[in-house]
Amino acid sequence: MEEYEDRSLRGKVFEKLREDILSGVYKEKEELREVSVGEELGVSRTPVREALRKLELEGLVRIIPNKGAYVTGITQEDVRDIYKIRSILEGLCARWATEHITEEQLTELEEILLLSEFHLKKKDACAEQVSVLDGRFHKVLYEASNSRIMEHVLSDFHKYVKMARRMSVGSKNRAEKSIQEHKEILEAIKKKDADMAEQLANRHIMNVMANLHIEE
Amino acid sequence: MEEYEDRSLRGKVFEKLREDILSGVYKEKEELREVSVGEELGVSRTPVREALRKLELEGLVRIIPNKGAYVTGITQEDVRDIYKIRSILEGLCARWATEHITEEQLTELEEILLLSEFHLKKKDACAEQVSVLDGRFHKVLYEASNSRIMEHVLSDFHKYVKMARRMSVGSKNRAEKSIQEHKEILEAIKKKDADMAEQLANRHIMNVMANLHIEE
DNA sequence: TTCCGTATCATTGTATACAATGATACATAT
DNA sequence: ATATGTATCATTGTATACAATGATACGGAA
Repeated sequence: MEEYEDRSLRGKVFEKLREDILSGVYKEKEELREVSVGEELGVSRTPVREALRKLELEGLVRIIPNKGAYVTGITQEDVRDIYKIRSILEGLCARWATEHITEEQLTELEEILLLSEFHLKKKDACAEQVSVLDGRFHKVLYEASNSRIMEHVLSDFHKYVKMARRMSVGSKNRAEKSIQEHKEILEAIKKKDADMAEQLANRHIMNVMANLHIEE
Repeated sequence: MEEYEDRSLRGKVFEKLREDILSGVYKEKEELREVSVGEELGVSRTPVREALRKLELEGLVRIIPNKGAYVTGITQEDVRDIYKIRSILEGLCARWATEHITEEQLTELEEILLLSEFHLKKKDACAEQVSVLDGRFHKVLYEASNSRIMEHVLSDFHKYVKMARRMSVGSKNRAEKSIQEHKEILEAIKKKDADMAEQLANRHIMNVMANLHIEE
């Protein structure tokens, strides 16, 4: 059963490598040789190369042509900046969403909130579920913005942020407040109050950041 | 001399493909087969694959696993959204730059402005030169923000924007105003007036967009 | 000893070979 | 006629072979 476990990475080298870099398996400045990484993951150079090239585009790896690939990593300052930028963009996104959201999307958001509260109230391990629902809430907002670009940029940021969150404490207290904030954003959108929606979404992300205990 | 011209694309497949997509050589929804594209550019599948994977990350190509790569292209709406988002981020960037800029960078900006005015006043073809200097001005601002993330995001947007600009008229009139706006931004930064710098940079990008004759 | 040139090697860049997957067309059964 | 199963093929996914490049170590000359 474990016999072909190493094969499970086929097609997922990129994701695996990114996770390893963000979680610190590979240290800053470390050189990533195509062969050794390939052996590590049980694949040949080709998939590794593709992954490294993509990671370069994401800024996690620096590639010097004909020389090598080096881990860039992501610093505390990076995370802070990502949140600052993201808070502004989530605000703009909420504004656009207010202007373009469909009935279906409104219903979806309400469903997500309903489920969130349900899982929050449950005694047993809800952290994962709540986190997934949080992601879905934001994803629907991105789509509702009706902007391929906005969706793309924010989704990118979200990926980093998910990693950063793993390290942080997903305090139940914060989760409750977060859902409350989501509800308020949705209310503003339903009232077609774009200014309010923008401001609430903006502050929401700043609050999330504050909870990570990152210096302003 | 032209004998090895086809070889000139080695190592630049990614850039070439992006340019071809953005300039319309490959039409929306068109399937990009690795072999045919490779033959077109005189390279094998491997570099083409890498390029396609990277273009997917940039959102210019949609890859369906085990099926194919399809041109996504960039619409008028995308360009409009990019400018809107960029204007906000350039504003924030100018704010951060006000707080972190070094003496060397200030000097560099002044030099760029000096050169810009010089080339603008010259009779003969200055469009290219002025455009390059415009790019350098913004690049220095990105660096001055002291944020790897900000630099990364704005540089990405800038790439798209450069393409969009090619299609637009680089009117001499606009170039003059643009340089004037740059000067005002620099003045605000020198006075350490972050609010003013942010507002000016924000409006500057909106003005650039307006000049492209794109609907709000 | 120090500097420089050269040979060797490790690593990346590219091409090609092979495997896996999905699409298509055709034959057959109902 | 339609639906379904199967064979074939085109295309992608992966591995490997070969080419080009840069780093290193060694040896000889000043």
